[in-house]
Amino acid sequence: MSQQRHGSTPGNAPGDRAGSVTAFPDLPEATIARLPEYLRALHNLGEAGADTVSSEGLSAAAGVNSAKLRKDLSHLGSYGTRGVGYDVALLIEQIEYVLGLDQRRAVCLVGLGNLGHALAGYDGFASRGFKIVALFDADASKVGEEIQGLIVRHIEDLGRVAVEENIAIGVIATPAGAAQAVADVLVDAGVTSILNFAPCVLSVPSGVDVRKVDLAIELQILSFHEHRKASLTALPGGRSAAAAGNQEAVGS
Amino acid sequence: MSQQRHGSTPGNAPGDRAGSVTAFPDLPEATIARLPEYLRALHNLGEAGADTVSSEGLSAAAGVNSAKLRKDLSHLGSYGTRGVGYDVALLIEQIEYVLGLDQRRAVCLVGLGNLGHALAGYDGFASRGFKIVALFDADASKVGEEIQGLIVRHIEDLGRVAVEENIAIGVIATPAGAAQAVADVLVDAGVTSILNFAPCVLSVPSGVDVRKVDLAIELQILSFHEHRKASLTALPGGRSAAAAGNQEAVGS
DNA sequence: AGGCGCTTGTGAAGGCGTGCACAAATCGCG
DNA sequence: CGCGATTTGTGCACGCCTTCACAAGCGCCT
Repeated sequence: MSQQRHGSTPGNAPGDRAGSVTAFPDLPEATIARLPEYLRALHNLGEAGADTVSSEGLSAAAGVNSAKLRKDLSHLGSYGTRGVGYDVALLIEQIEYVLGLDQRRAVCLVGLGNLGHALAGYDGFASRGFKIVALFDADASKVGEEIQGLIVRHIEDLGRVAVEENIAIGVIATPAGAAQAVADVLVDAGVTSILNFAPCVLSVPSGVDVRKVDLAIELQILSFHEHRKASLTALPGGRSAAAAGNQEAVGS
Repeated sequence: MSQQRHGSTPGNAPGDRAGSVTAFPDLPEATIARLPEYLRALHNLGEAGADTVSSEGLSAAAGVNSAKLRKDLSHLGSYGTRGVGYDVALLIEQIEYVLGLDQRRAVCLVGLGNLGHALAGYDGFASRGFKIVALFDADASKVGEEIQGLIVRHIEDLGRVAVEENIAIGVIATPAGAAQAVADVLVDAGVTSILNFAPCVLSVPSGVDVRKVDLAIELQILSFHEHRKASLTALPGGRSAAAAGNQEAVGS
């Protein structure tokens, strides 16, 4: 459902000299989307004192099928030991490397309405390796406000600051009407990844990744299932494991 | 638990679904996930004054392939006119019916930290047919606070209120440690759909739908693409991308 | 009335992802 | 030192989803 594709076409950029590091084996997108979940589960296990974990144990903690987990991990390489399981610390290190979490990436946040405020203070970002380094808003009454130790700047400084701070990821939490303009500025400033909370489609050049999170859409999907369940009134579910497995992160 | 009568609203929409309250022809999950996006695009088009729209136009507005859009809509029935396109108002009505948005569903929100505050005030919910009717938190210092016209109640009232208000959807915005307990209470109170913002896996009985939104995971996925893109370009510094990129070589 | 252009709806093909089932590999123990 | 218990890694089959390509249908214009 990713609206914008990045330039991952086989026909690669011409002029790749120097042997062109073939970076990663093409990890399936579905696998990539699950790696963060495995990582979280591994951290929990590690803090609980586990040195190793079996695919069965880890998959249960991450809420997925164990075969799927093994296949996912096999794409990263062989970091398990047959008969024993996976070394928790090693696997954490590997996944963090693949996800690029060993390099702290600067994140900026644009739009400090209700949602923006919450994102600015969201513990989950900092605790998992992301640091918001700048806040922007178009509303003059918000500029200058201090949130979580950062001063809100005017959006017209966005381009300059993004370049200065070498910001790689931009988070858009503005109203839909402003989102495309913000995205354009971000792209001009060299930002190549955008997390968009505004309910609209963003148009960006190839090579820029956009992920969209629309909270209302999530509710609407649940609403559908409510509707469906209500119209079935008296039928047993019959998808217990499937229901649990349905807990998927947004995007897909 | 007296379920809300599903009686289709008067002014029934065309099509012969009126006869029996048929469950829907199994809509593919992927289609369901896109319907809200189509709906949003249709509303925009309608406000812009369009009466009809072609699959090409609508798919562009929704950011998807036009063939995919046509197939998705064909699953709902034939509501387009060849040579002309789709009637905007009719299609809006159809999709809202399928998603069950014609019935206002009561939503409760548990956990009023940063994120919970933002969700309580999020315009996107109300504007798209969802009404938050109750707020809960375990922190006594938050109980009694008024947010967006609602008083925060103590979580121990959750079960009772959820039944009283006939709440169908629960939103969990608590820390991970509390999420499972909250989910259990919600399920006991008859809630059959949960939107979980806590970074953890929820275990629920079959028949209950859980959707998970993890904001940090979205960033991690973007981080991966950043990492990949960075390793495809000229490498600054001596990062040993080659060794790390080749899994088999890393072993031992 | 008839033809022409436009658009929908869909059959078919291909790709991707999932899950089963099992061989290969490792450890612990007698 | 060999054997059994355990667990990984993966070949394979199946089903879902996407995409192409095109026939069928509709309105408009002459």
